Amino acid sequence: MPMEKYQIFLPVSGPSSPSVSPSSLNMANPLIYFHGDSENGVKPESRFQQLDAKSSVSQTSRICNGSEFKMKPGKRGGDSDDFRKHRYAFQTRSQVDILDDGYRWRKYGQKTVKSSKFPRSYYRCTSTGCNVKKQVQRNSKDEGIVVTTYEGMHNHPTERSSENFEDILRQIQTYTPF
DNA sequence: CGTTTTTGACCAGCGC
DNA sequence: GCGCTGGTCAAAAACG
Repeated sequence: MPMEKYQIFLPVSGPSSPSVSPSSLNMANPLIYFHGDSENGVKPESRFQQLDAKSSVSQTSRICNGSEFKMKPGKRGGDSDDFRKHRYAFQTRSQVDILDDGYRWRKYGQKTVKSSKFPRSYYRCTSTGCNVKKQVQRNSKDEGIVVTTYEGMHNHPTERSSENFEDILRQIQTYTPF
């Protein structure tokens, strides 16, 4: 709970991912847009390999070029966002699973996935009308690595100042080879 | 007492 | 069609 230091380990690399579906990875380099505050709009975009385990794309959406997502209309929960979503992922080396990125998240699920011996946690942004989700899962091969996958775009400003996340973004852009 | 977490159930997509 | 896997719901517990 005290402020931790996060060290960006790597952008998520596709080929080294354990299970990737070759059919959905036809696009080589999807564009992932980073966003900081809602005021300044998007950060300079960074290109990452999509975190694209076949399991993660199976549900309601299919990856198209430019990280465009298609949503399924009839869902039981009723909150159906049929706007295109953005998804990006990065890995951090941290001892805690929960990174303070300036937003408030409500945990709504946890599942054990087959690819990893550590469970995967599902979070949703608590702000009303903002349906940004994220998944947090720990790498089974290296316990110190936490894989965080964001999905969606915030349409509201951060509640707290997030110096940590700014640092994270800076480091990501520094380490990005593109 | 309001908010968040926990946890099993439920549901949908995919492969067989 | 059936079973497996992963994502979400929701009720109760836990938390501050």
